[in-house]
Amino acid sequence: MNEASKKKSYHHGDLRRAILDAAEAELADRGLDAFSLRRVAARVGVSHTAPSHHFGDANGLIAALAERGFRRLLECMKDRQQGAAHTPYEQLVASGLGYLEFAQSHPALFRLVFGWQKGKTDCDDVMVAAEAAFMHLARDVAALHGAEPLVHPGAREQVLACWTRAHGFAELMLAGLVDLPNGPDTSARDALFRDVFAAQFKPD
Amino acid sequence: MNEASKKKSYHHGDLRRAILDAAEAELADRGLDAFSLRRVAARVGVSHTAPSHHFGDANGLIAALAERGFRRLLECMKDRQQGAAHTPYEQLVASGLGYLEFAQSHPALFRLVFGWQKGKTDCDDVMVAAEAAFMHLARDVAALHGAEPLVHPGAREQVLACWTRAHGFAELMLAGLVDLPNGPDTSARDALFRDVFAAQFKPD
DNA sequence: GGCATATCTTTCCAGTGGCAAGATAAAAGC
DNA sequence: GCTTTTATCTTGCCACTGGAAAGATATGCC
Repeated sequence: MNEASKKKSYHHGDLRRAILDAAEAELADRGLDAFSLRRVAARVGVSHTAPSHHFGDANGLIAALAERGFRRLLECMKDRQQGAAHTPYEQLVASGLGYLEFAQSHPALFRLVFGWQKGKTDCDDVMVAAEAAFMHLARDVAALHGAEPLVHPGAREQVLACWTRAHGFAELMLAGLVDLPNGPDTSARDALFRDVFAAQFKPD
Repeated sequence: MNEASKKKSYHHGDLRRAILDAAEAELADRGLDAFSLRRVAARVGVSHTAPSHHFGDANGLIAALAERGFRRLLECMKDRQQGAAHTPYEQLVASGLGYLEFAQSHPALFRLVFGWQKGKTDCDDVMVAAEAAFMHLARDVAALHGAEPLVHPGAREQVLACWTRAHGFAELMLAGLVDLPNGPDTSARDALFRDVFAAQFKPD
């Protein structure tokens, strides 16, 4: 199916991907609240019930977006790590910074990914993608300890500690509760995250 | 206006509060996605446009719920602190545990509170309530250092470090990404949070 | 060619939030 | 007391939403 025949053809040929792309764009443009199946379908130039065949219902489309979002999140983390020093700690911090970068450049998608309620539809694919992101973090933490991921005592707590810090920072940032200069310069954000990540509280 | 005449009376008398209560109950029952002005109004036994006079539009009602949510969150933190040891660190941890307790017992309200986008409507009241919760945390952190809140160097980072940990934990927990036994027993959750909160990563 | 299947459209429906106009009660002026 | 103003709530309408049902069209298989 070539480009020219797309509009004439009754069958789209790659509608699933086209709808996912349109949904992601629509999400970025108008946010999750204003998200509408009909708008997405119109964007592709297709009837509003066309998506149902590929995604079941609206929840199915959301779930597919969530799965995609998890994968993009993982990519963001990896990208940031490539430009970072190759020490275990710097790699771990870079993961967190990639996490923030994803949240800030795709806020609506980020919220969809984690706002998505487990148990609504079949979430197997989503959970697989989530697990992949989790395991990536687990490996980073393990590298810091020079141990196998998730086997040495306290590993789970360490991974969660890392994840919760990055995630909490990202959420509060998106909620507008972290005072940061808004603009293309993200150095203040990154510096603040480094401090917040490393901060510790001594028990009395 | 007594209880008996409520149904007969054309004017409700305390509709604003009644709608807020109904909205909160509806939120807890059916979640944010299925939230509907008409359902809330029906719950109170009033026409679906009645709320608009008190809250402007649906966003106004959401904002009012968010403000209430912030106050409830603060109450949860304070409640938990009352039952905790009166050392600065234990008080700080108790704040975090109260945070988790609120998130878990009012998941939809918790998400609404932080999912609520700054800038949609006039958010002054909401931001005041948010600030109050933030300042509470700031005082707890300051007590740990024996210093004035938000003046000693690094105070902002310390407060944020505390907040992001509690918030990140809460969000991941609600997303079903933290493996915890589900049931009335919250001791596992609390213990895990203690470890996660105290965990530290040493730079190389 | 002919049949089965996958894909997409059309047509309907109940439900949603907001607007405008009207109804009713309470308060204020005299 | 009586009228007028104001606050509060209702009714009726509108455009929009997601889903179900049934029909149309293309594709693949024989």
